[in-house]
Order: sequence, then C-alpha cells, then structure tokens
Amino acid sequence: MARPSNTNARRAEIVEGLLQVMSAKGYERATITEIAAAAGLASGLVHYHFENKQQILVALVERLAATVSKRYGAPRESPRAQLLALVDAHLALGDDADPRAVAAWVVIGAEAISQREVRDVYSAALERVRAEIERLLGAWRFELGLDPRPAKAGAAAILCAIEGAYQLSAGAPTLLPEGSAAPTVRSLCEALATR
Amino acid sequence: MARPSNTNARRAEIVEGLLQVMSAKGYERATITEIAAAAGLASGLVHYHFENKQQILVALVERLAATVSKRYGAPRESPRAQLLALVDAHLALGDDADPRAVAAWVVIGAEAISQREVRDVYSAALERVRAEIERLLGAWRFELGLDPRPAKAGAAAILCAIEGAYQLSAGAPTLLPEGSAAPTVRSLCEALATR
Amino acid sequence: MARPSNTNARRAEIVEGLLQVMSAKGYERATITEIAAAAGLASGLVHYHFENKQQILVALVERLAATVSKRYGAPRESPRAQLLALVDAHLALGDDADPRAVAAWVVIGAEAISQREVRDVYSAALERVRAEIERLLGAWRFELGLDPRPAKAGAAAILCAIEGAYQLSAGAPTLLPEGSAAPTVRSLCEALATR
Amino acid sequence: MARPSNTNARRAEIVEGLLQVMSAKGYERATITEIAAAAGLASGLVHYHFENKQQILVALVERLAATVSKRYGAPRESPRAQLLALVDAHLALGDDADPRAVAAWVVIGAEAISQREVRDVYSAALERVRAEIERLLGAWRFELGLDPRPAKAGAAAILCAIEGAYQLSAGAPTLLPEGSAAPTVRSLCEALATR
DNA sequence: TATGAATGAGACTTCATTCAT
DNA sequence: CATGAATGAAGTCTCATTCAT
Repeated sequence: MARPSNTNARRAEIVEGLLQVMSAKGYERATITEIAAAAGLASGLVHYHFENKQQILVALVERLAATVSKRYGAPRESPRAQLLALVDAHLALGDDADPRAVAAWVVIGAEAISQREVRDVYSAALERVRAEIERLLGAWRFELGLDPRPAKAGAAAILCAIEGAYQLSAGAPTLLPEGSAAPTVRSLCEALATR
Repeated sequence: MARPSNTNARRAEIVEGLLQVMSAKGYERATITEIAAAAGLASGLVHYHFENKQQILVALVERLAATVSKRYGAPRESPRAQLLALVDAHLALGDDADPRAVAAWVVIGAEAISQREVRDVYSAALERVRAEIERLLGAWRFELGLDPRPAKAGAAAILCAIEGAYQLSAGAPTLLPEGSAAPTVRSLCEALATR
Repeated sequence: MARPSNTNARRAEIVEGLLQVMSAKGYERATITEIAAAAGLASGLVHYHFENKQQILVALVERLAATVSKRYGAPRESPRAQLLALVDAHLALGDDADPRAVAAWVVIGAEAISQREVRDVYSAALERVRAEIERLLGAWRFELGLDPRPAKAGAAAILCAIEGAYQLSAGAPTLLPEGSAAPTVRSLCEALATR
Repeated sequence: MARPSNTNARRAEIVEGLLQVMSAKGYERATITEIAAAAGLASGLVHYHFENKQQILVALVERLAATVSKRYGAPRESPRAQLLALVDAHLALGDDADPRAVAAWVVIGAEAISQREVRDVYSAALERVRAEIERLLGAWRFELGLDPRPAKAGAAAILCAIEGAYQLSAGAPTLLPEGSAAPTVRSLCEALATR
C-alpha cells in the first residue's frame, strides 16, 4: 500500500544539487530554490527531507569525504604505494577529477570557521585523513630504517599541502597549472619520507 | 573651511570592521550594519566610502597582503634566511599572530571562487608570493650547486603548504597544534631546497 | 469483505489530537502533521476524515460543549442545586478538571471572533448554557418570592464570570488560585439569586 | 544634521496596525505585510522598529492596558464611585467603546496561553487591575461596616466578569446585548460589596 | 561628511492540501 | 482506509542600498 521510501535517494539528489550550486556561487548564495531546481525537485520538498539548509551542507561534507575514501580504496603492497595512492585519490588525477567537488570543499572549509556543526564533521574527516597519512609515512620511514617519529609533523605538512592545493586550484587557478598538484605533493612525500 | 578629508582613515576603519565581523561570521553574514558598528560608524556612512560591499572585501584582500609584506620586510644575508623569514612572516610567529586575519584570509579564498573581482586581487597577491618563493628557492639551490629548475614546483608546494596551514588552523583548529605550522613548513623548505 | 467503518473513532481521535496540540500552541500553530502524530495517525489520513482543518476545530467545539453537558447530567431537586451543579460542571472541580480543555476553549473563543463557522457553533453552545442559567436563576428567585425578571441580566453575569474564569486560569494562571474559581462563582450565584 | 528620531511614533503606528488587523483576523493571520499596510509603511520597516512579530504583540498589550488606565483616570470621592468608574472604564460606555480593542484583547488572552512573553505582560496588566479592584472593594465594604476580607474573592469574581464580558461581546456578540455588560457588572459589584 | 530611517527584493522556512501507491 | 512524499503558496525576517535631513 505504502510506496517504498525514497528518502535516501532524494536526500542524495538534494546534496548533489547543493554541490553544484555551491561550487559556482558559494554557500550563502546557493538558494534553496536553486538547489531544488538543480535536483529537479520542488523547493518545498527540500525541507521535507532536511531540517534546514545547514543540514544539507553537513551531509555534503560527509558525501565528499566518503567519495575520496572510496576512490582511495584497495590496499597496496607498500606504505609508499599506499601513501602515494592516498595523495592521488585526493588530488584526483585523470577522469575522476571534479573541479566542482574541489570548489565545494574549499567553501566548506570556510564555512567550518563560523558554523560549529560543519566544523565538527569537517574536522573529523580531516583527522581521519591525517591519521592515515601519519601511519603510512611512519611505516614507510620505518622500512627505510629511519626514525618514524617525524611522521607526525610530516603528516601535517602533507595534509596542509593537499588542502592548500585545493585552495589554489579553486581560488587561484592560474597559479597551479592543471594536473601539477599531484606530482608536486607526491615529491613532497618522498622528501618527507626519506630524510 | 573645508574639513580635511578623512576618507582614508574611514576606509581603513571600515575594512577593519569587515575583518572583525567576517572572521567570526563569514562574508555573506557580515552585514553592513555590523561592519559599521564594529568600526564605530553609522551604517549609512559605509556606502559613502565604498561603492558596495564587495569593494570593502577587495580592499581587505589588499590590506591583508600588505600586512604580511610589511612583516616580511628587511632583506636578509642569504636566500635561505630570506625564504625562512617569508614563511615566518606568513605563519606569523609570536605576538603578531592574528587568528582573525587568518580566518578572514580563508574566507576570502572561498569567496575568490565565485567573485571574479575578489579572485583577481587574491590571485595577484598569491602570485607575488609564489614568485618570490620561487626566486629564493632557486637562488638557494644555486648556492648549493643544485639544479634550480625544480624551484618552480617547489614554490608551488610551499605556497600550498602555507595556504593549507591557514585553512587547517582556521577551520580545524584541533588538527594543527598551536605554533606547529611554521617549523613544519620551514623543514619542508629545507627538504625541497636540498634534494 | 468491507471493513467496518471506523470513521467515527478516527474522527474522535483526530479531534482529540487537535485538543492536545492546540491547548499547547494555539490553533494556527497546531499543524496537521502534529495533530495526526498526537492521534497516532499518518498525516494524510486527516484529510480523509475532515474536509479541512477548520472542520476539526468545529468538531472540537461540539465535543467540548458535549463533555460539559454530560458532566452536568442528572437533574437535581431544586433550581438552586441545579444551578450550582451547572457551575461546578463548567469549572470542573476535582479529578475531572482538564486544563487542556480549558485552554482549548479559550483559544476557540478567540478564533470565534474571526471565523464565522466557529463563531456559529461557539455562540450556539454558549446560548444553550445561558438559557439554562436564566431558567434556573429565574426559578430560584421565584421560589424565594423575588421578581424573576432580573434573571436575564444575572444569567449574563454568571456566564461572563464562567468564561472569564476560563480565561484567567488559562492565560494568567497566577491570578486565579487553583480551585478558587468555582466557589467564587457559586457565591456570585447566591448573590444574584437573593437580591 | 541628523533627523530627530521618530522611532516612537513609528512603533505606535505599527502597534496600531497590528490592533486593526488582529482584531479582524486573529494574531497568526495578521501578516506583517498587512500590518505595515494598515500603518501606511513599507513592510521592511516593521522589522527595523521591532525585533519580531511577537514584540509588536507585547507592545500592543501594554498599549491597551495603558489606554484603559488613562480612561479610568481621575480619583473619585468614594471607593464605590471609584470602583464603578473602573468597571465603566473597562467596559467602555459611550463613544469611547472600541470593539476592535476588545477583540484584540481577547485574542491576546488566547495567545498568552502559549507565548510566555505575552503571558507575562498580560498577567501583569491583569494583576494590577485585580489589586485595584480588591483595594476598592475592601474599602467600600469597610465603609459599610462589613468584613473587608471577602474582597479578595470578590475582586477575582469581578475581574472574571469583566474579562468574560470581553469574551462574549467579541466572540458571541448575539449573547450580550449592546451596552448591557457594564450595568450588569456594576450591579455585580453592588451585590459583592453589600453582602 | 554624517546619520539612521526607509525601501523592497529575496532569502529560508512552514504548512494545508493533494495524490500515487 | 492508509501512507507519506510532493506541491507551491505564503509567511517572517534579513539586508544591501538609498536618501532626506
């Protein structure tokens, strides 16, 4: 009698709509009306599936973090390969590259400053990545017979570089030539792993 | 009879007001009324000194870039010292550190994505820094007898790390321990200069 | 094959749901969704049993009037006893007291001002009470050998006092000490009957 | 240089607009747009002078209470005259009678149930009246050589009757013949004072 | 220059009602 | 009868900008 719930699909569509509009206009200028239109829905439906606009943003943070995780995916044979795969997954080489996702992520980083709930999920996502980088960098250095302790500072540096690459490629695209971010950060990993 | 113009002083006060409000609330949520209040002015006066809200933001970008330049200041004896001074000037060690300026800069980076005029001044400011880093890193490598050409990619990496450090310290403050950004990026410079 | 109709039971549940929500939030702020939830029903069902929201309100007016009538119930030996029983039935002494019903009745009185259909049933319910009071007060005075004609004005005064007691106990609960309304109005009846 | 502030005048106009619209439609159905139109103002101005809609309602409660106080005005020679003047001031005989104010007051009483801030000012206004009635009724009874203590219950009864008369005249106008409320309540005062 | 009231477009959000299942 | 998603109008509130003084 009752239709099967399609709430999850609708929520995903709305989140996708926010991603599209927000990457072009920023968060505050992404109106509910536009988000709904981008998702092909009536505007009133947005608030049936989300309590308010901020909740869509929170859901988007999680969706973007999950997308990178998925792309990172399968385990590799060595810490080195694994770390470089992580970098590539973030700086998305090839067809997967999604400039809108990058722009949205930078906007989210700015919103995290003033919106606690956004900051919480944003910080948590970054912390997971940082911990993984630290683990891999430490293992790599250990294999090389080096002291693994500097991996903590190194992980922070690598994460900074990744986030900074997002920032530059979205906000100052002339500065970071297309496709140059990944190799740059990869070589940075090499430098931090081997000294 | 004519009062001496205080336009420049007033403009600076308004820009400072935007800095304060924006670092706490973001750009769109920084209202003219609040900006004026933070500057101790009547709201109507803001549009006497600035054509519109965006122009205040543009002026703020220039003000922040100039502040860092000033802090960077005096020439040092070696490319290495000069580069490390540049890093310190950006990641503002000591009493000069201004979390509000960092937050505002991150917000500006996000606004640059969708507002061309902001992007122009933002990109230009970053490009000046990037070019300076490249110049210093190249000179440093030259002194060490290394090929100076990788300085281009290295400069990009260093700039990414600086901007990423801003991002993390403003949007995920638990991730980047107080004062840890500068030494991390300094050691990154060493790594990139010497291999 | 056909299920027995449960329309009447469902309608009563919905009316009860409105009573609950309305007494806490007022009529306009009582949403169909909340009313349905309070009744343990799906929101779509409400409009199967009622044409629109106002019809639920009309049904509630009748339900509340009927509840008081039922409480008033059995005939007493004298006009005096009967009138005092009527007052008690309205100002609901003892366990029967239902603050939500009182609040809802006051809200209904306000809605009656601007909604004709509500006003009609509200006025009719009050008129039945007023006529009964007048009848009893007249009979009482007649038994005492007094002119029964002032019973008309007296009935109005008593009805005013009852409705005013509702108003105060719901909207200014600090003013009318718990349980003080009924004795006060009873003594008012004595005063109006005997002079 | 600066224009003299007209905030108080504007606020009064807006409050008056709410009175007009609310007496015809109820509080929730009185839209800001209509209130502004009734006051001859642009809608945006309403929120320049009032934080939100509820604050207009609060201001209206105070305005209505003050209006009755003013009408009550000058002191009389005896407690009896003073009390009857108070009743007349409330049930506004003659040209002063304002059915819209009565309707608005009843609507306010209903809103007081669910809006704490409204309840606070509404209760306070009623309490002032109640205390004055008690004082006058006690003095009157004292002059007559009667025990003044029942004045407390009597004052409650009189206040109930006044508020109930508002209720009936606004919500069930056929029940309370035009102009009949005041004499009825006056005779009620006599009854309560003299027994 | 300076003030702060005024404007009006547009944002988010709510909600009665409808309807496919 | 029942469900709950869907619709779209309408409401409150915000705010950049303008303007009379």
